Amino acid sequence: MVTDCKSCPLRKNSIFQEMTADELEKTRRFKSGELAVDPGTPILMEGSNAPQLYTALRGMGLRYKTLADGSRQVINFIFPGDFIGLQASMLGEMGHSVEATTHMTLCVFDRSDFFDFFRNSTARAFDITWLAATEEHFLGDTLTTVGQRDALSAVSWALVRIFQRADALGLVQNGMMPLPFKQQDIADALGLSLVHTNKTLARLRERQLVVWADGQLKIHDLAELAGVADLELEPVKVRPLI
Amino acid sequence: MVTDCKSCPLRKNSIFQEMTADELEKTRRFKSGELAVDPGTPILMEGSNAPQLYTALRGMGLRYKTLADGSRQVINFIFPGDFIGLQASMLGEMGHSVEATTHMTLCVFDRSDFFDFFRNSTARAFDITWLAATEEHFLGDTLTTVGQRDALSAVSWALVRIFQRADALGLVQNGMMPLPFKQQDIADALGLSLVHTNKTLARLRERQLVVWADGQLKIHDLAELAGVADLELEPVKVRPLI
DNA sequence: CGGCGTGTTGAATTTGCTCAACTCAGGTGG
DNA sequence: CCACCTGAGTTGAGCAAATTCAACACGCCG
Repeated sequence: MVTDCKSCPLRKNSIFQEMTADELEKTRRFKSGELAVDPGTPILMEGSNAPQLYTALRGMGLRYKTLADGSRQVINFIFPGDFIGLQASMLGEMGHSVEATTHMTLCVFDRSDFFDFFRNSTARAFDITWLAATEEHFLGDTLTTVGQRDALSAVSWALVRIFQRADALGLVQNGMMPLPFKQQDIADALGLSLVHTNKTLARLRERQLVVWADGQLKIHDLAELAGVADLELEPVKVRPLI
Repeated sequence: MVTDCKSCPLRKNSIFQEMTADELEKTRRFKSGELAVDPGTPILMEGSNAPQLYTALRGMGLRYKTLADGSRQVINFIFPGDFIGLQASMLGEMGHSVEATTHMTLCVFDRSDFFDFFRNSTARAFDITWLAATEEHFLGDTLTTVGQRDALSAVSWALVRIFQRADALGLVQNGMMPLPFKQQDIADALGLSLVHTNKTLARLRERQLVVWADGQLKIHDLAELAGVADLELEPVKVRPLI
C-alpha cells in the first residue's frame, strides 16, 4: 500500500515544482517506506539525532520547542508536502520536536542515504537548500509577528498564512478549510495565552472576519483580514517536493 | 588591499571548518571583491533581489525586518564569518534587510556565479545548506525566547548568545567583549520596548550579573546568567566559512 | 452518570508600554 | 569659549494589553 513517487498525489498539485524523470527516479530510490501515525504521535524529538527524514504526504502536524519550565513554542504547522528532519540530517540534532495533529502518512527516507541523494543531483541539493532558505524566511516573518504585532494582528496573520497554505494545496472549499489544531496551538505559536487568544478570536468573529468552529476555518474577507494583520497578500510560489 | 582567501584571517580561527585546497581555490575564485562600509550603511534591502552575496570579514551588523507601521524586528546580529544574502540567491528576494552597525569589510560574491559554485563542489553546497539549517535552528530558538520568555530571561538569553558567539571568535578579553549595538537594537530583537529593556538591563546590573556600558559587555557569571535565561550552555560547534 | 478535553467568559492582577522629563557626552557654530 | 543641539541612556508615573485565576458550558466517551 506504499505510494509510488510516480503516482504521488501531491506531485500533481501545481504548487509543486515539476521534476525530471531522472529526479523522480532518484527520489523514488531515496524513499525507503511509509509511516502512518495517529493523532498525537511524536515523530521527532528536539535534540534527537534521528536516523530518518520524512515528507508529510497526508495529514497535519506541528513543530514545537519546549522550555524547562514547561512552556511550549509552536514553531510552525506542518502541511502535506513539508519536509521534516532536515536539521537532524545536517546538524546532527533537531532544534524542535515534531508531532502529528491528525492522522498522518509520511514518506520515510534514511539518513544514511541522505548525503548520496544530496550529492547525486545538484537540482535536488538545490531544492533542499531552497526549502531550508524558505523556512528561514518564514521564521523571520513569524518572529516579526510574535515580536511586533499585537494580539489581533498576530492572530489575523496566523490565520491568513494558514489559509493561504491550505488554499495552495486545494484544501479550501466554499471558503472553508479543515483546521484540526486547538486554540492552544495557535496561542503557543504566537506567544499568547490561551484565554487571550480565545478572546481575540471572538473579536474577529464579532467583526465578521473569521469563523473557526468545529475544526473548520472560514475566512469571509481574506484581504480585509490581511489588512488587520498588516500583511500584504502575495501569490503562492511553486516549491520543490522531496 | 583585498584579502586573499588563502590568507583569510578568519579561517585561522578554529571554530571555522578546515577546507581542502580545492575548496579553498573554488571559494577564492568565487570571491569577486571586497566592500568596506561605514556604520549605518544598508547592505541589503528586504524584498530586494540583490545581485551579490557577502561574507562578513570584519565588523558587526544587523538583520532586521520592518513593518508598515514602522516597527522593526531585529532578526539576528551579524558577526564576522556570517554569510549574507543567501535568501536572495535561493528565493529571489531577501526576507529581511541587512545593515552595518560598525565599520565593516565584506567579501563580495556574484550571484551569477552562485549556482556554479554550488554545483561544482558538493562539499560547499552542503556547507551552504548547513548554514541555512543552522540559521533556521537559531531562529527557532529566538522565536521561543520572544514568544515564551519574560523580559529578564529574554535579555539574559540574548546576552549569553551574543557573548558565546563573540567568545568563539576570540573577541572576549578579560571577560569583556565589544558590543557596538544600542539598547534599542536588543529591544527590537526581543520584541520589548526600549524603556523596559533599559530597566531590565538595570536589574541584571543590580544583580551583579552583567555590566554593559561604553560599548563593552562584561558578564560576571555566564553560567548564572544562562540560568536566569533558562538556557543550557553548549559547546560551540565548528562551522563552515564561505 | 460522571469525568475529561475544549472552548468561553468575567474579574483581578501584572507585565510591559507610553509619555515625559532629565542627564551626560560629543559635536557644531556663533 | 560658551551656547546650543543631538543621540543615547536613565528614571518615574500612569496606562493598557495580556496574563492568571476561576467558573461554567458543551460534547464525547468510558
